[in-house]
Amino acid sequence: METTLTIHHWLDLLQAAGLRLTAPRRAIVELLASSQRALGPIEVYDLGRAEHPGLGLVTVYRTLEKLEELGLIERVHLPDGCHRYLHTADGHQHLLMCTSCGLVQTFAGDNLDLLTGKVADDTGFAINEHWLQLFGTCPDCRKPVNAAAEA
Amino acid sequence: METTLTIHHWLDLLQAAGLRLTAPRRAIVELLASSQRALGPIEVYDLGRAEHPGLGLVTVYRTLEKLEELGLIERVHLPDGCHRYLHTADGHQHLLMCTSCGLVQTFAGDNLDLLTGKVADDTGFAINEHWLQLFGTCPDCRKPVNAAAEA
DNA sequence: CTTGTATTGAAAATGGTTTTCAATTACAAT
DNA sequence: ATTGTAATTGAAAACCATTTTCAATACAAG
Repeated sequence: METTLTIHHWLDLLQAAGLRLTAPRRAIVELLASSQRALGPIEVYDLGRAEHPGLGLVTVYRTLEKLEELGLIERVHLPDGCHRYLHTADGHQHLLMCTSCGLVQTFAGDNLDLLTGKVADDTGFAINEHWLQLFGTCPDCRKPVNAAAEA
Repeated sequence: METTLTIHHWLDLLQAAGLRLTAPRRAIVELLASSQRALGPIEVYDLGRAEHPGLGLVTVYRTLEKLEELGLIERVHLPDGCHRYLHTADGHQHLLMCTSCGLVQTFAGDNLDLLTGKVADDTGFAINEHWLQLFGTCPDCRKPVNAAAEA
């Protein structure tokens, strides 16, 4: 399990950035560094309170902001307009996310640099970001639906 | 200019759906059917008031909802979490959007059906939506920046 | 023209996010 | 270990986008 390593690494980076190591931050870092799901602020808040009962939602927002600035987590967008946070993958990855539970898998897709370059040439746009994301329902979240359909 | 045709088409569809043709709706339809930019609710509101001064923001939201239900416009998401509305393209198109002014261009990219099918097989996800979007700054919006850089 | 219902806009409510602020806490310097 | 100080915290208030409520209005059928 490399999760513990990741957590320590994140805590080190927080300290290196001049931030203090506090109980609320530890709780939030533990959650996000180890989760395979993209979590929304409220989820982080609820889950975090299990670890650190006094945790405030305001602190969640502030910590998410810091972690995002440090590049440790990134915002992922959902079709309904909500967004959640996910520990940043190594390099740029394309995402497949379960719209029900937030489970995320990365996949190797086409390299978009060629396409991006061509589109930039064709249009005169300065392109600085791209999304290739798939959305669906993960196997676990499909089960209840299947079970209900069988009833 | 096929814009006028589009507007009439949209108004016909609204009527066919049992909705009444009102001045506020006309104003909003005229805007969205003819704009090459993705517009946010406030933009629709401001621009719409030029046409129909009494227009209320509530009506904008309600009309956007109706037009989206009818499939005439679609929501496009931006990196910062905002979203705007754009008249739906024929078939599924990949988008290139200017994050500054909302100008949208579609481009022919890879057909994602193959990739989607493969990822679905590999992961067991039921995939029901995908995004391939590029973001950047359009030529017009780049000009002021260039000019400022030269000064 | 009259009538019934969809639609409208203002105001209030809502939900997510940010700001304010006094109290607390981490951590460096003693 | 103790202290000083600035960062951090959580509660409450503020904020902004969006939704709901509701009485007044306007479309469209008869």
